[in-house]
Amino acid sequence: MDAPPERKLHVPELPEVQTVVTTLRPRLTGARVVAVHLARADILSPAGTDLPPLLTGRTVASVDRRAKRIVFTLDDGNRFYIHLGMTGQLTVESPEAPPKNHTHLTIEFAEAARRMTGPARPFHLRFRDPRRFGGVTWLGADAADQNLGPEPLTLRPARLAKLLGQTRRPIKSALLDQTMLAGLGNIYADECLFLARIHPLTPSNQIAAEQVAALNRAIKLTLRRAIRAKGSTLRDFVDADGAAGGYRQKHAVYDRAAEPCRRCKTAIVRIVLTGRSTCFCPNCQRANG
DNA sequence: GTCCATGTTCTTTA
DNA sequence: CTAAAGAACATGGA
Repeated sequence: MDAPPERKLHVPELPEVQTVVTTLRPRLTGARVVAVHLARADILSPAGTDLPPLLTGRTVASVDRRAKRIVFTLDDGNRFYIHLGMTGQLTVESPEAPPKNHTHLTIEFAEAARRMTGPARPFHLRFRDPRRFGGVTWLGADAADQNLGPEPLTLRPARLAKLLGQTRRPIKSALLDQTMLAGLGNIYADECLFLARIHPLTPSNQIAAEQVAALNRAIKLTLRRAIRAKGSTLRDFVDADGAAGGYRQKHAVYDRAAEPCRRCKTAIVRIVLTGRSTCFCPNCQRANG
C-alpha cells in the first residue's frame, strides 16, 4: 500500500503553478474587472499599493507563468503577479459561492472572452492563503523576472553546468535557489536528483558533465510528467477549477522515508538540509557517482 | 500547550 | 569583501 495519510501541506512548485495558469488562462483572457475587494492589505507588495483603482475597468490581456509566479498582463500594459507561497489557492468561483475563510483578495469579472457557448456570466477570481506566505506584487511596467534564474524547462545543459560550477553548495541547496534556477521546490528537487541518480549532498561544482546532462534531462522529464498529472496534491493544492493534482502517487522519494525505493527496494532515507527535509535512495544516489 | 511543514527574505556567521 | 548557513515569518494539524 502506498497511500499514507495526507499529513503535510502542499507547496505549489512549477508544475502546480503551471497547472493553475493553464486552467486560469481561458477564463481570464479578455475578461474585464468590474470590482476588487481586498480583505487584507498586507498581502500587497510594494506596501501601500492601491490595487483596486489599478485593476478596475481593465481587461486581462494574458496570464503567464514565470518561475512560481502567476503573471497577469493588463490591457494597459501594466503587470502584477500572484505568488501562492505555501498554502495559496487561486480559484474561479461563482459570485454566489460563499467565500472560504482566509480569502484575502477577490477580483470580480464581468465575463469571459470568446465564450463559445451559453451566456456570458460574471465570475470571481479569489485568492486565499491561510498561511500568508504568498501575496500579490504590483509590477507596473516592470518585467516579472527580478532576482530569478532561468526557466528549467528550456534550460540548456551548458548553462546548467556553468551555473552549478559557480558554487560548492550541495546540489540540493543549489536547485532550491531561485536565483540559480527558478521554479523547483523541495518536492521536485528531490525527485529530479533521484532520477538523475545524484546524491543530494554532492557539491554542485563536483558534478561531472555527463551527470549535469543527466540532471538537466531529469529536471525536464520530471516537470513535464508532473505538469501532465496536473501537479502534486498533498492536501491543499487545487487548480483554478478546484481540482486536485495526481502526481503525488508517482513520487519516487519525497515523503517516502523508510519506504522501499521503487527501483532497488532499498529504504529511502530522510535527512535535513538547510532546514528542509531531503529524501533520497542511499543505493541509487551515491556520493560522487 | 509543542513540534512540524514550507518559500522567500533578512540576518548572522565563516 | 563574499559565500553560505541560519532565523524569521504564519498557522493548521498531529
